[in-house]
Amino acid sequence: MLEAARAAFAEHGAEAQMDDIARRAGVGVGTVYRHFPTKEALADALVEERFEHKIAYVREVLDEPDPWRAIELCFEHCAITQEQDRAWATALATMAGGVPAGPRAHQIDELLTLQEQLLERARAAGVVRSDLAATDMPPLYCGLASVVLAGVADWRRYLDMLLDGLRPRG
Amino acid sequence: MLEAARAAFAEHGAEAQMDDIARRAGVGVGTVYRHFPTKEALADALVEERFEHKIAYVREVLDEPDPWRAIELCFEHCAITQEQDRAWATALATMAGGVPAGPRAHQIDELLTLQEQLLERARAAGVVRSDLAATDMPPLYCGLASVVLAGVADWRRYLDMLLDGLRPRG
DNA sequence: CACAATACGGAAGAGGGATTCCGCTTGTCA
DNA sequence: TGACAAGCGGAATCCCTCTTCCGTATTGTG
Repeated sequence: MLEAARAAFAEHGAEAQMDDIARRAGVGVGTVYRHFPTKEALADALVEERFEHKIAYVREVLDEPDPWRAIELCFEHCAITQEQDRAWATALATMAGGVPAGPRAHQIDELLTLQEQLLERARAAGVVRSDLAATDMPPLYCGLASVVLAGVADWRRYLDMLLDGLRPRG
Repeated sequence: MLEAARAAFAEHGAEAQMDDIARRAGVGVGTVYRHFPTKEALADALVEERFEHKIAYVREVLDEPDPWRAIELCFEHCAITQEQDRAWATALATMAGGVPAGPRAHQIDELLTLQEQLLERARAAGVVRSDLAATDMPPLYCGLASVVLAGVADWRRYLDMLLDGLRPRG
């Protein structure tokens, strides 16, 4: 059933319909509601899952020896996952305002901490502008998310320019 | 009445409600429908208006002697107008995929042509990377739009990095 | 095997908002 | 002044999707 929900939300974002999810899962809507009190709770569980994966990925990327490459990988990975999941992309496109609601707050904090580590390495190596902070990241992910959502097939081109803007000044 | 619709769509984006628009205009919903067949048509008329303004603005900016400053102004102006109008921001955040629907297509073409002129000057002056094309612009506007929509108060910081990415390589 | 207890399906209910429709008002002309 | 037309307001209607609820099916137990 989670599988069905993932597929539906990935395809339609928040517009995914409970009936559709139930159908895909081969169960009745009532059954869906026995596991999740509301549609929002279901969607939220999936976003939480995505965040967890993202956190795990960033942790992994900390092992990448090249600090610049690590940052590149983070953004690329993000775009790829966004491309596969509209709900996830929407979540990222939306929550850049710095108002981390309830349960997501903890994950966002964790993500920011990890990003800070990534940036610290990069700043030390002089491969990014020295004033780049972890708090600069959410808007960047947000912009990328909406580009992907808008269906720009060549988002790598966009990402390329975006990343260029993170390089040291001069 | 257009005034009321502008205010409602600016504040709530596409979620603006017809009843609310009518109330703001001090008329009944029926009256709104006598001027516009559907809510969508009304929203569309306002977006068209915004595009018209944008086109006029870019024309104006072509007179700016500093080619780089001209580009900066374009983006800034865009962010400011997006900040004041959610529906407009959403429209821009959405239509970067290069599928310019019906009537908007003409305006988008015009905008792209103007952007190309802006870029031509800038490339000639060597103030932007030489491979920068007009078609690179929509995604940039799209990203900016979603950052503004997400409520990032300090979008200038984001814009600053974005613009940095347009500078010549090296 | 009979009886609970639990899980299920999906039709009905509820809520919200766009759109329609009709009686009323205002303005015009003979 | 009276008949008619055009414009209006806003209650009623329609539609869509989430959520609830209940009769039925399944599983577990003595």
